[in-house]
Amino acid sequence: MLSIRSWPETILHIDGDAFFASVAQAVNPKLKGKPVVTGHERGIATAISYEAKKYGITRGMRFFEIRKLCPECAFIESDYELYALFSHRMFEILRQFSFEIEEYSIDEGFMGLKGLRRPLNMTYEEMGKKIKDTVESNLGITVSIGISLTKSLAKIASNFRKPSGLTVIDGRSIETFLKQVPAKDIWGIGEQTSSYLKKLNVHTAYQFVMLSEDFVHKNLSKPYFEIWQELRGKKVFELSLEKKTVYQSISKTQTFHPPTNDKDILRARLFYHVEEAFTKARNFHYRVGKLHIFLKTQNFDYHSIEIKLPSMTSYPLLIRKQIEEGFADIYHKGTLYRTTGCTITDLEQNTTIQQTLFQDAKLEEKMKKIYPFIDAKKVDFGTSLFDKEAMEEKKVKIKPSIPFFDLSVIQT
DNA sequence: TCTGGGGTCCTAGGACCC
DNA sequence: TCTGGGGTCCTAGGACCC
Repeated sequence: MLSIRSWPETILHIDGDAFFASVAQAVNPKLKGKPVVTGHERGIATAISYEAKKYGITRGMRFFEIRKLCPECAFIESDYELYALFSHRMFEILRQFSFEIEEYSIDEGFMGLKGLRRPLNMTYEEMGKKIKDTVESNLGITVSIGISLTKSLAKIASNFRKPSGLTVIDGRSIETFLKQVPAKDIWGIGEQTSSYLKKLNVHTAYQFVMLSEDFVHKNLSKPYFEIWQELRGKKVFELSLEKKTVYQSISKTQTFHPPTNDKDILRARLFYHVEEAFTKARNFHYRVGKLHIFLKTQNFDYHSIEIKLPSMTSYPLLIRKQIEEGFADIYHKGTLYRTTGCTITDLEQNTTIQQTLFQDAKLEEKMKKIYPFIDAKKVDFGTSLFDKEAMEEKKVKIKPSIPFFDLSVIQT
């Protein structure tokens, strides 16, 4: 038996229902009430409207399968700027109630409600209803809301009734509620762990929280102990109120359709990813210590290499040679690759005093002058080291990538 | 479920040091 | 030459999330 007060803490979780598809319906009345799937540009389903879910369409399903299941289904291209706009509006509405808000993802957020009952003169349930109604009437999409004592409980609650659900779980209702929740629906417990739990005869969230602390420590790792505590009403996960500006890593990847074994294309793509990753790093004032580049084969094998940069830098031009060599290492002639990608890690926020140990400190200085123009897209680096015509012949559109032009261009 | 793209955190095990 | 115990750092890989 858990004995917990009704509201030691109060966290609200809000979740847009089939968010991308709902936004598409909100801006195009012709799509209202009709099956809609987004992700057309990639040929696979990204978001599926509730009307389309009825036909058995699931995430990742491909175009022709969707057509088979539901010929009248509207299959539309993603519009991330539009989604971001709706997301922004949703969080603006939340801010009318409280500033204690975590923007967890584009369509999900957490909110601290503790202490608002008196000033707003409402119960938590009334607050949830008010927020839900305001978002739905203003944006023309539906959202599901869960309110409980911790993030983990609020998250399960919002997922409990969908779409357009409102579920409130106070401290005294936790046990009854968790009996209705399969262990696999717990936030943070995925396929591996839920099948492991099954072997331990744990099938529901209730059975999970009834395990002894000792048992959880002995049989599961730290994240699961934290979830265990959260579901027992003890707050472990704090809201993170800051906008995301801190990164442990930045990555860029892209999958080809169809897969390719063309060395030039793969290399060009990889360099482009590196440029993009570093551009993002510069936007957040990071210098980079390590670069990981990889090629993924058709059987999902990774050919990868880690490149330790000679010194922290934000300018990939300076490590072009290392990338070139790294690529030569991981590329196997004749192998078909489906994906290229890179991840940069060992990120360090720039300080005002920039000490660089780079052998060529002057070059680094030049980069500092050149790259702002590149980032502002004021310079057109249309030429690549590769033969443009050959590229066109291959009917592959590759954006020009900065590392391909000659370093001598920027000699001042 | 024959499979996008972008992230986070944790653990085990090896290398190295005292 | 053999022996013991403990700490730290790094890397690879797993699991999970939207």
